[in-house]
Amino acid sequence: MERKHCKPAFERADPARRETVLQTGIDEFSALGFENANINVIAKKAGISIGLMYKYFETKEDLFILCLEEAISELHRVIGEVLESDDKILVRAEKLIRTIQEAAEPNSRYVKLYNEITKMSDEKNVRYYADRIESVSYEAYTGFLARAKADGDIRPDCDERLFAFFFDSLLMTLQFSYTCDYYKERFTVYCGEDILEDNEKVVRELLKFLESAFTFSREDVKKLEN
Amino acid sequence: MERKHCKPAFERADPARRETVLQTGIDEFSALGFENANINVIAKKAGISIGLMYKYFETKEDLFILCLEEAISELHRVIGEVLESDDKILVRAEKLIRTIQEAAEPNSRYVKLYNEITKMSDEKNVRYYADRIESVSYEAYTGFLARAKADGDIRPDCDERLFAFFFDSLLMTLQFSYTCDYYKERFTVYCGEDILEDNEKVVRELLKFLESAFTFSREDVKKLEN
DNA sequence: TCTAAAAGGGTGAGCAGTTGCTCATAGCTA
DNA sequence: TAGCTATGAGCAACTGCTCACCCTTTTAGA
Repeated sequence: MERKHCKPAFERADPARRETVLQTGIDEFSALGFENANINVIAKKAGISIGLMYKYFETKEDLFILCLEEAISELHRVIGEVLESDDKILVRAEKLIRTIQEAAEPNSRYVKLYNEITKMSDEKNVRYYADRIESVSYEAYTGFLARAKADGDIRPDCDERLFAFFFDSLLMTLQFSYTCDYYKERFTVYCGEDILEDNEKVVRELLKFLESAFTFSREDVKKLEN
Repeated sequence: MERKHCKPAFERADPARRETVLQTGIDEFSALGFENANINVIAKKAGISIGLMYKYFETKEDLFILCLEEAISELHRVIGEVLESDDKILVRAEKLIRTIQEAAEPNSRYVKLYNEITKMSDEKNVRYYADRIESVSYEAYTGFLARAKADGDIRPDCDERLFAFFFDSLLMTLQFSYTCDYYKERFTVYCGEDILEDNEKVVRELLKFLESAFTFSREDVKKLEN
Protein backbone atom coordinates (compact mmCIF):
# COMPACT_ATOMS: atom_id res chain seq x y z
CA MET A 1 0.00 0.00 0.00
CA GLU A 2 2.82 2.39 0.71
CA ARG A 3 6.30 2.25 -0.72
CA LYS A 4 9.31 2.40 1.49
CA HIS A 5 10.59 5.81 2.33
CA CYS A 6 14.31 5.25 2.09
CA LYS A 7 16.63 3.73 -0.46
CA PRO A 8 18.48 0.43 0.14
CA ALA A 9 21.68 2.35 0.80
CA PHE A 10 20.20 3.76 3.98
CA GLU A 11 19.29 0.32 5.24
CA ARG A 12 22.82 -0.85 4.61
CA ALA A 13 24.35 2.15 6.36
CA ASP A 14 25.92 2.02 9.79
CA PRO A 15 23.19 2.00 12.48
CA ALA A 16 24.89 4.80 14.38
CA ARG A 17 24.79 6.95 11.29
CA ARG A 18 21.17 6.07 10.64
CA GLU A 19 20.35 7.17 14.15
CA THR A 20 22.29 10.42 13.74
CA VAL A 21 20.56 11.26 10.48
CA LEU A 22 17.08 10.58 11.86
CA GLN A 23 17.69 12.42 15.12
CA THR A 24 19.13 15.42 13.31
CA GLY A 25 16.11 15.37 11.02
CA ILE A 26 13.77 15.23 13.99
CA ASP A 27 15.64 18.14 15.57
CA GLU A 28 15.32 20.34 12.52
CA PHE A 29 11.82 19.39 11.44
CA SER A 30 10.40 19.76 14.93
CA ALA A 31 12.11 23.09 15.47
CA LEU A 32 11.33 24.68 12.10
CA GLY A 33 8.52 22.68 10.52
CA PHE A 34 8.72 20.77 7.27
CA GLU A 35 8.84 23.73 4.90
CA ASN A 36 11.37 25.81 6.83
CA ALA A 37 13.77 22.99 7.57
CA ASN A 38 16.62 22.82 5.07
CA ILE A 39 17.77 19.40 3.97
CA ASN A 40 21.23 20.70 3.08
CA VAL A 41 21.57 21.91 6.65
CA ILE A 42 20.31 18.60 8.04
CA ALA A 43 22.94 16.78 6.01
CA LYS A 44 25.67 19.10 7.24
CA LYS A 45 24.58 18.83 10.89
CA ALA A 46 24.40 15.05 10.57
CA GLY A 47 27.95 15.06 9.24
CA ILE A 48 27.27 13.75 5.74
CA SER A 49 27.19 15.38 2.31
CA ILE A 50 23.89 16.18 0.56
CA GLY A 51 25.04 13.87 -2.18
CA LEU A 52 24.96 11.02 0.28
CA MET A 53 21.72 12.22 1.77
CA TYR A 54 20.16 11.73 -1.64
CA LYS A 55 21.73 8.28 -1.87
CA TYR A 56 19.74 7.53 1.26
CA PHE A 57 16.45 9.29 0.44
CA GLU A 58 14.53 9.98 -2.73
CA THR A 59 13.23 13.34 -1.54
CA LYS A 60 13.17 15.68 1.42
CA GLU A 61 9.66 14.47 2.10
CA ASP A 62 10.78 10.87 2.42
CA LEU A 63 13.32 11.89 5.02
CA PHE A 64 10.58 13.75 6.87
CA ILE A 65 8.31 10.73 6.79
CA LEU A 66 10.95 8.44 8.21
CA CYS A 67 11.61 10.92 10.99
CA LEU A 68 7.89 11.03 11.65
CA GLU A 69 7.64 7.24 11.87
CA GLU A 70 10.49 7.24 14.34
CA ALA A 71 8.74 9.87 16.43
CA ILE A 72 5.40 8.11 16.35
CA SER A 73 6.77 4.74 17.33
CA GLU A 74 8.54 6.36 20.26
CA LEU A 75 5.30 8.01 21.41
CA HIS A 76 3.44 4.73 21.03
CA ARG A 77 6.08 2.89 23.01
CA VAL A 78 5.62 5.28 25.92
CA ILE A 79 1.83 5.09 26.09
CA GLY A 80 1.96 1.38 25.24
CA GLU A 81 3.57 0.66 28.57
CA VAL A 82 0.72 2.37 30.35
CA LEU A 83 -1.96 0.65 28.34
CA GLU A 84 -0.68 -2.84 29.10
CA SER A 85 -1.81 -2.69 32.67
CA ASP A 86 -5.22 -3.84 33.66
CA ASP A 87 -6.48 -1.06 35.87
CA LYS A 88 -9.87 0.41 36.22
CA ILE A 89 -10.66 3.20 33.84
CA LEU A 90 -9.96 6.24 35.98
CA VAL A 91 -6.76 4.76 37.31
CA ARG A 92 -5.68 4.24 33.76
CA ALA A 93 -6.66 7.77 32.86
CA GLU A 94 -4.57 9.06 35.73
CA LYS A 95 -1.55 7.09 34.58
CA LEU A 96 -1.96 8.43 31.07
CA ILE A 97 -2.16 12.01 32.26
CA ARG A 98 0.92 11.64 34.42
CA THR A 99 2.79 10.01 31.58
CA ILE A 100 1.94 12.91 29.30
CA GLN A 101 3.19 15.34 31.91
CA GLU A 102 6.41 13.50 32.59
CA ALA A 103 7.16 12.75 28.95
CA ALA A 104 6.38 16.30 27.79
CA GLU A 105 9.93 17.55 28.18
CA PRO A 106 11.96 14.58 26.88
CA ASN A 107 9.53 13.85 24.06
CA SER A 108 8.77 17.40 23.00
CA ARG A 109 10.43 16.95 19.61
CA TYR A 110 8.27 13.93 18.86
CA VAL A 111 5.07 15.66 19.90
CA LYS A 112 5.93 18.65 17.76
CA LEU A 113 6.40 16.41 14.75
CA TYR A 114 3.05 14.83 15.46
CA ASN A 115 1.53 18.29 15.68
CA GLU A 116 3.15 19.09 12.35
CA ILE A 117 1.27 16.42 10.41
CA THR A 118 -1.95 17.54 11.98
CA LYS A 119 -2.07 20.32 9.42
CA MET A 120 -1.34 18.01 6.50
CA SER A 121 -3.93 18.29 3.76
CA ASP A 122 -5.45 15.68 1.53
CA GLU A 123 -3.11 15.95 -1.44
CA LYS A 124 -0.76 13.68 0.49
CA ASN A 125 -1.57 10.36 2.13
CA VAL A 126 -3.42 11.75 5.10
CA ARG A 127 -5.56 8.64 5.26
CA TYR A 128 -2.60 6.30 5.46
CA TYR A 129 -0.95 8.26 8.26
CA ALA A 130 -4.05 8.91 10.27
CA ASP A 131 -4.81 5.18 10.18
CA ARG A 132 -1.31 4.22 11.13
CA ILE A 133 -0.95 6.74 13.91
CA GLU A 134 -4.38 6.92 15.43
CA SER A 135 -5.47 3.32 15.27
CA VAL A 136 -3.05 2.31 18.03
CA SER A 137 -4.73 4.50 20.62
CA TYR A 138 -8.10 3.79 19.06
CA GLU A 139 -7.71 0.05 19.67
CA ALA A 140 -6.52 0.63 23.18
CA TYR A 141 -9.20 3.10 24.20
CA THR A 142 -12.19 1.33 22.70
CA GLY A 143 -10.89 -1.89 24.23
CA PHE A 144 -10.82 -0.68 27.76
CA LEU A 145 -13.95 1.41 27.39
CA ALA A 146 -15.81 -1.72 26.32
CA ARG A 147 -14.57 -3.47 29.39
CA ALA A 148 -15.43 -0.52 31.60
CA LYS A 149 -18.92 -0.63 30.20
CA ALA A 150 -19.27 -4.34 30.89
CA ASP A 151 -18.08 -3.71 34.44
CA GLY A 152 -20.58 -0.89 34.90
CA ASP A 153 -17.86 1.72 35.32
CA ILE A 154 -19.29 3.92 32.59
CA ARG A 155 -22.84 4.58 31.56
CA PRO A 156 -24.34 1.69 29.64
CA ASP A 157 -26.00 3.76 26.95
CA CYS A 158 -22.83 5.40 25.59
CA ASP A 159 -21.15 4.78 22.27
CA GLU A 160 -17.66 3.49 23.02
CA ARG A 161 -16.14 4.79 19.84
CA LEU A 162 -17.32 8.32 20.34
CA PHE A 163 -16.37 8.25 24.00
CA ALA A 164 -12.92 7.02 23.02
CA PHE A 165 -12.74 9.88 20.55
CA PHE A 166 -13.63 12.47 23.19
CA PHE A 167 -11.22 10.93 25.64
CA ASP A 168 -8.38 10.95 23.14
CA SER A 169 -9.20 14.50 22.10
CA LEU A 170 -8.69 15.65 25.66
CA LEU A 171 -5.42 13.80 26.02
CA MET A 172 -4.10 14.90 22.65
CA THR A 173 -4.87 18.52 23.40
CA LEU A 174 -3.23 18.16 26.78
CA GLN A 175 -0.12 16.73 25.16
CA PHE A 176 0.09 19.68 22.77
CA SER A 177 -0.59 22.06 25.65
CA TYR A 178 2.57 20.93 27.43
CA THR A 179 4.69 21.11 24.30
CA CYS A 180 3.65 23.34 21.40
CA ASP A 181 4.03 27.07 21.80
CA TYR A 182 0.60 28.15 20.70
CA TYR A 183 -1.19 25.48 22.75
CA LYS A 184 0.96 26.35 25.73
CA GLU A 185 -0.12 29.96 25.53
CA ARG A 186 -3.74 28.94 25.18
CA PHE A 187 -3.33 26.73 28.22
CA THR A 188 -2.15 29.65 30.34
CA VAL A 189 -4.86 31.95 28.98
CA TYR A 190 -7.41 29.49 30.28
CA CYS A 191 -5.77 28.28 33.45
CA GLY A 192 -3.28 30.94 34.53
CA GLU A 193 0.48 31.40 34.24
CA ASP A 194 1.31 28.74 36.80
CA ILE A 195 -0.68 25.89 35.33
CA LEU A 196 2.34 24.43 33.57
CA GLU A 197 4.00 23.94 36.95
CA ASP A 198 1.03 22.52 38.79
CA ASN A 199 0.76 18.98 37.48
CA GLU A 200 -1.27 17.77 40.44
CA LYS A 201 -3.99 20.31 39.84
CA VAL A 202 -4.34 19.23 36.23
CA VAL A 203 -4.51 15.56 37.17
CA ARG A 204 -7.08 16.22 39.87
CA GLU A 205 -9.36 18.40 37.77
CA LEU A 206 -9.19 16.34 34.61
CA LEU A 207 -10.11 13.25 36.61
CA LYS A 208 -13.04 15.15 38.09
CA PHE A 209 -14.06 16.24 34.62
CA LEU A 210 -13.89 12.70 33.35
CA GLU A 211 -15.71 11.32 36.32
CA SER A 212 -18.61 13.64 35.92
CA ALA A 213 -18.09 16.60 33.71
CA PHE A 214 -21.39 18.34 34.04
CA THR A 215 -23.88 16.86 36.40
CA PHE A 216 -27.24 17.52 35.00
CA SER A 217 -30.68 16.16 35.57
CA ARG A 218 -31.62 13.18 33.45
CA GLU A 219 -34.86 14.87 32.54
CA ASP A 220 -33.16 17.79 30.90
CA VAL A 221 -31.08 15.45 28.84
CA LYS A 222 -34.14 13.47 27.83
CA LYS A 223 -35.76 16.67 26.77
CA LEU A 224 -32.82 17.43 24.53
CA GLU A 225 -32.88 14.02 22.96
CA ASN A 226 -36.16 14.33 21.17
CA MET B 1 2.00 46.52 21.91
CA GLU B 2 1.49 45.46 18.33
CA ARG B 3 1.93 47.58 15.27
CA LYS B 4 -0.65 47.73 12.51
CA HIS B 5 -0.38 45.11 9.85
CA CYS B 6 -1.16 47.15 6.77
CA LYS B 7 0.05 50.42 5.33
CA PRO B 8 -2.16 53.55 5.17
CA ALA B 9 -2.69 52.99 1.46
CA PHE B 10 -4.69 49.85 2.22
CA GLU B 11 -6.96 51.72 4.60
CA ARG B 12 -7.58 54.36 1.95
CA ALA B 13 -8.34 51.76 -0.71
CA ASP B 14 -11.79 50.95 -1.99
CA PRO B 15 -13.63 48.71 0.53
CA ALA B 16 -14.61 46.27 -2.22
CA ARG B 17 -10.99 45.86 -3.15
CA ARG B 18 -9.96 45.45 0.47
CA GLU B 19 -12.52 42.69 0.78
CA THR B 20 -11.32 41.00 -2.41
CA VAL B 21 -7.71 41.09 -1.32
CA LEU B 22 -8.45 39.64 2.12
CA GLN B 23 -10.79 36.95 0.81
CA THR B 24 -8.30 35.90 -1.85
CA GLY B 25 -5.63 35.77 0.81
CA ILE B 26 -7.84 33.64 3.03
CA ASP B 27 -8.51 31.32 0.08
CA GLU B 28 -4.87 30.79 -0.67
CA PHE B 29 -3.52 30.65 2.86
CA SER B 30 -6.19 28.23 4.03
CA ALA B 31 -5.74 25.98 1.01
CA LEU B 32 -1.93 25.90 0.94
CA GLY B 33 -0.71 27.09 4.32
CA PHE B 34 1.41 30.16 4.92
CA GLU B 35 4.66 28.86 3.45
CA ASN B 36 3.21 27.36 0.30
CA ALA B 37 0.93 30.22 -0.57
CA ASN B 38 2.48 32.59 -3.10
CA ILE B 39 1.90 36.30 -2.60
CA ASN B 40 2.44 36.99 -6.32
CA VAL B 41 -0.38 34.57 -7.06
CA ILE B 42 -2.62 36.14 -4.44
CA ALA B 43 -2.06 39.54 -6.01
CA LYS B 44 -2.88 38.20 -9.47
CA LYS B 45 -6.01 36.39 -8.30
CA ALA B 46 -7.15 39.48 -6.44
CA GLY B 47 -6.71 41.47 -9.65
CA ILE B 48 -3.94 43.80 -8.53
CA SER B 49 -0.23 43.95 -9.26
CA ILE B 50 2.34 42.79 -6.71
CA GLY B 51 3.70 46.31 -6.76
CA LEU B 52 0.40 47.51 -5.36
CA MET B 53 0.22 44.61 -2.96
CA TYR B 54 3.45 45.90 -1.44
CA LYS B 55 2.00 49.39 -1.29
CA TYR B 56 -0.69 47.82 0.89
CA PHE B 57 1.42 45.49 3.03
CA GLU B 58 4.94 45.58 4.36
CA THR B 59 5.46 41.83 4.04
CA LYS B 60 3.72 38.61 3.11
CA GLU B 61 3.41 37.88 6.80
CA ASP B 62 1.49 41.09 7.41
CA LEU B 63 -1.00 40.12 4.75
CA PHE B 64 -1.36 36.73 6.40
CA ILE B 65 -1.97 38.28 9.78
CA LEU B 66 -4.69 40.56 8.47
CA CYS B 67 -6.37 37.57 6.82
CA LEU B 68 -6.12 35.72 10.10
CA GLU B 69 -7.74 38.56 12.02
CA GLU B 70 -10.57 38.60 9.53
CA ALA B 71 -11.04 34.85 9.93
CA ILE B 72 -10.96 34.97 13.70
CA SER B 73 -13.43 37.78 14.00
CA GLU B 74 -15.79 35.88 11.74
CA LEU B 75 -15.51 32.77 13.92
CA HIS B 76 -16.05 34.84 17.03
CA ARG B 77 -19.09 36.48 15.51
CA VAL B 78 -20.68 33.10 14.91
CA ILE B 79 -20.12 31.66 18.37
CA GLY B 80 -20.84 35.06 19.89
CA GLU B 81 -24.45 34.79 18.83
CA VAL B 82 -24.79 31.49 20.62
CA LEU B 83 -23.10 32.72 23.76
CA GLU B 84 -25.41 35.68 24.19
CA SER B 85 -28.35 33.53 25.17
CA ASP B 86 -28.97 32.69 28.75
CA ASP B 87 -29.58 28.95 28.65
CA LYS B 88 -28.61 26.27 31.06
CA ILE B 89 -25.22 24.78 30.48
CA LEU B 90 -26.08 21.66 28.52
CA VAL B 91 -28.52 23.52 26.32
CA ARG B 92 -25.77 25.95 25.56
CA ALA B 93 -23.37 23.12 24.86
CA GLU B 94 -25.85 21.64 22.45
CA LYS B 95 -26.24 24.93 20.61
CA LEU B 96 -22.49 25.26 20.33
CA ILE B 97 -22.09 21.76 18.93
CA ARG B 98 -24.82 22.31 16.37
CA THR B 99 -23.32 25.63 15.38
CA ILE B 100 -19.97 23.97 14.83
CA GLN B 101 -21.59 21.35 12.65
CA GLU B 102 -23.60 23.81 10.60
CA ALA B 103 -20.79 26.32 10.23
CA ALA B 104 -18.21 23.67 9.32
CA GLU B 105 -18.78 23.91 5.59
CA PRO B 106 -19.21 27.66 5.10
CA ASN B 107 -16.47 28.55 7.57
CA SER B 108 -13.96 25.90 6.65
CA ARG B 109 -11.47 28.41 5.31
CA TYR B 110 -11.53 30.32 8.59
CA VAL B 111 -11.11 27.20 10.67
CA LYS B 112 -8.18 26.09 8.54
CA LEU B 113 -6.49 29.42 9.08
CA TYR B 114 -7.03 29.04 12.80
CA ASN B 115 -5.54 25.57 12.61
CA GLU B 116 -2.60 27.05 10.75
CA ILE B 117 -1.51 29.33 13.58
CA THR B 118 -1.80 26.47 16.01
CA LYS B 119 1.62 25.30 14.83
CA MET B 120 3.17 28.73 15.16
CA SER B 121 6.27 28.72 17.34
CA ASP B 122 7.54 31.21 19.82
CA GLU B 123 9.83 33.22 17.57
CA LYS B 124 6.73 35.10 16.50
CA ASN B 125 4.14 36.73 18.76
CA VAL B 126 2.39 33.57 19.83
CA ARG B 127 1.48 35.15 23.11
CA TYR B 128 -0.22 38.11 21.51
CA TYR B 129 -2.32 35.95 19.19
CA ALA B 130 -3.22 33.30 21.71
CA ASP B 131 -4.44 36.06 24.03
CA ARG B 132 -6.38 37.80 21.34
CA ILE B 133 -7.97 34.66 19.95
CA GLU B 134 -8.55 32.47 22.96
CA SER B 135 -9.59 35.01 25.54
CA VAL B 136 -12.97 35.55 23.87
CA SER B 137 -14.09 31.98 24.41
CA TYR B 138 -12.27 31.90 27.72
CA GLU B 139 -14.36 34.79 29.04
CA ALA B 140 -17.54 33.23 27.77
CA TYR B 141 -16.92 29.74 29.09
CA THR B 142 -15.65 30.66 32.53
CA GLY B 143 -18.55 33.07 32.80
CA PHE B 144 -21.26 30.55 32.24
CA LEU B 145 -19.45 27.81 34.12
CA ALA B 146 -19.35 30.08 37.16
CA ARG B 147 -23.06 30.60 36.86
CA ALA B 148 -23.67 26.90 36.36
CA LYS B 149 -21.74 26.26 39.53
CA ALA B 150 -23.75 28.81 41.47
CA ASP B 151 -26.92 27.18 40.16
CA GLY B 152 -25.71 23.73 41.17
CA ASP B 153 -25.61 22.50 37.58
CA ILE B 154 -22.01 21.37 37.84
CA ARG B 155 -20.10 19.90 40.71
CA PRO B 156 -19.20 22.52 43.31
CA ASP B 157 -15.61 21.38 43.83
CA CYS B 158 -14.40 21.92 40.29
CA ASP B 159 -12.02 24.56 39.00
CA GLU B 160 -13.95 26.61 36.45
CA ARG B 161 -10.88 27.60 34.46
CA LEU B 162 -9.71 24.06 33.97
CA PHE B 163 -13.20 22.87 33.19
CA ALA B 164 -13.54 25.65 30.64
CA PHE B 165 -10.23 24.52 29.17
CA PHE B 166 -11.39 20.91 28.85
CA PHE B 167 -14.70 22.00 27.41
CA ASP B 168 -13.05 24.23 24.83
CA SER B 169 -10.55 21.51 23.99
CA LEU B 170 -13.39 19.19 23.06
CA LEU B 171 -15.13 21.81 20.96
CA MET B 172 -11.95 22.96 19.25
CA THR B 173 -11.04 19.39 18.32
CA LEU B 174 -14.55 18.82 17.08
CA GLN B 175 -14.32 21.93 14.92
CA PHE B 176 -11.07 20.71 13.37
CA SER B 177 -12.57 17.25 12.96
CA TYR B 178 -15.27 18.62 10.67
CA THR B 179 -12.83 20.70 8.65
CA CYS B 180 -9.14 19.79 8.54
CA ASP B 181 -8.11 16.74 6.55
CA TYR B 182 -5.98 15.01 9.13
CA TYR B 183 -8.49 15.55 11.93
CA LYS B 184 -11.28 14.37 9.68
CA GLU B 185 -9.44 11.12 9.04
CA ARG B 186 -8.78 10.68 12.72
CA PHE B 187 -12.47 11.26 13.38
CA THR B 188 -13.45 8.42 11.05
CA VAL B 189 -10.76 6.12 12.44
CA TYR B 190 -12.35 6.53 15.84
CA CYS B 191 -16.01 6.72 14.95
CA GLY B 192 -16.46 5.08 11.55
CA GLU B 193 -16.80 6.31 7.99
CA ASP B 194 -20.31 7.65 8.45
CA ILE B 195 -19.71 9.81 11.47
CA LEU B 196 -19.32 12.96 9.39
CA GLU B 197 -22.90 12.50 8.17
CA ASP B 198 -24.48 11.66 11.49
CA ASN B 199 -24.64 14.97 13.29
CA GLU B 200 -27.34 13.83 15.68
CA LYS B 201 -25.24 10.99 16.99
CA VAL B 202 -22.36 13.32 17.73
CA VAL B 203 -24.61 15.79 19.52
CA ARG B 204 -26.22 13.06 21.56
CA GLU B 205 -23.01 11.35 22.60
CA LEU B 206 -21.04 14.47 23.32
CA LEU B 207 -23.85 15.70 25.54
CA LYS B 208 -23.82 12.36 27.34
CA PHE B 209 -20.07 12.62 27.71
CA LEU B 210 -20.37 16.10 29.13
CA GLU B 211 -23.21 15.18 31.39
CA SER B 212 -21.33 12.36 32.96
CA ALA B 213 -18.30 11.17 31.17
CA PHE B 214 -17.21 8.30 33.34
CA THR B 215 -19.44 7.44 36.21
CA PHE B 216 -17.23 6.21 38.92
CA SER B 217 -17.56 5.74 42.62
CA ARG B 218 -16.57 8.71 44.73
CA GLU B 219 -14.44 6.46 46.89
CA ASP B 220 -12.19 5.51 44.00
CA VAL B 221 -11.69 9.15 43.17
CA LYS B 222 -10.93 9.98 46.79
CA LYS B 223 -8.37 7.22 46.81
CA LEU B 224 -6.68 8.77 43.81
CA GLU B 225 -6.60 12.20 45.35
CA ASN B 226 -4.18 11.46 48.14
C1' DT C 1 47.86 -15.11 -7.27
C1' DC C 2 47.47 -11.26 -10.01
C1' DT C 3 44.69 -7.98 -12.44
C1' DA C 4 40.93 -5.64 -14.29
C1' DA C 5 36.44 -4.44 -14.05
C1' DA C 6 32.35 -3.63 -11.65
C1' DA C 7 29.86 -1.89 -7.73
C1' DG C 8 29.22 0.72 -4.01
C1' DG C 9 30.28 4.66 -0.52
C1' DG C 10 31.12 9.32 -0.39
C1' DT C 11 31.80 14.39 -1.97
C1' DG C 12 30.23 19.22 -2.93
C1' DA C 13 30.09 22.68 -6.66
C1' DG C 14 26.52 24.26 -8.84
C1' DC C 15 22.05 23.94 -11.72
C1' DA C 16 17.37 25.22 -12.15
C1' DG C 17 13.28 26.53 -10.35
C1' DT C 18 10.91 29.35 -7.10
C1' DT C 19 9.51 33.50 -4.76
C1' DG C 20 9.60 37.59 -1.62
C1' DC C 21 10.26 41.98 -2.76
C1' DT C 22 12.14 46.45 -5.40
C1' DC C 23 12.12 50.15 -8.43
C1' DA C 24 11.88 52.71 -12.58
C1' DT C 25 8.17 54.27 -14.83
C1' DA C 26 3.60 55.97 -16.09
C1' DG C 27 -0.77 58.00 -15.58
C1' DC C 28 -4.02 60.73 -13.06
C1' DT C 29 -5.64 64.48 -9.90
C1' DA C 30 -5.22 68.76 -7.38
C1' DT D 1 4.84 70.72 -9.44
C1' DA D 2 3.64 67.51 -6.06
C1' DG D 3 1.58 63.53 -4.55
C1' DC D 4 -1.09 59.84 -5.23
C1' DT D 5 -2.35 55.06 -7.40
C1' DA D 6 -0.82 51.52 -10.19
C1' DT D 7 2.24 48.46 -13.06
C1' DG D 8 5.22 44.29 -13.83
C1' DA D 9 9.92 43.16 -15.36
C1' DG D 10 13.25 41.39 -12.96
C1' DC D 11 16.69 41.18 -8.92
C1' DA D 12 18.65 38.46 -5.33
C1' DA D 13 18.44 35.00 -2.27
C1' DC D 14 17.22 30.49 -1.28
C1' DT D 15 17.03 25.54 -1.73
C1' DG D 16 15.78 20.85 -3.49
C1' DC D 17 18.32 18.08 -6.06
C1' DT D 18 21.95 16.34 -9.76
C1' DC D 19 26.07 14.75 -11.49
C1' DA D 20 30.81 14.24 -12.51
C1' DC D 21 34.17 12.65 -9.81
C1' DC D 22 37.07 10.17 -6.31
C1' DC D 23 38.10 6.32 -3.41
C1' DT D 24 37.63 1.69 -1.56
C1' DT D 25 35.91 -2.97 -1.73
C1' DT D 26 34.20 -6.93 -4.08
C1' DT D 27 33.94 -9.91 -7.93
C1' DA D 28 35.56 -12.65 -11.72
C1' DG D 29 38.42 -14.37 -15.21
C1' DA D 30 43.09 -15.84 -16.57
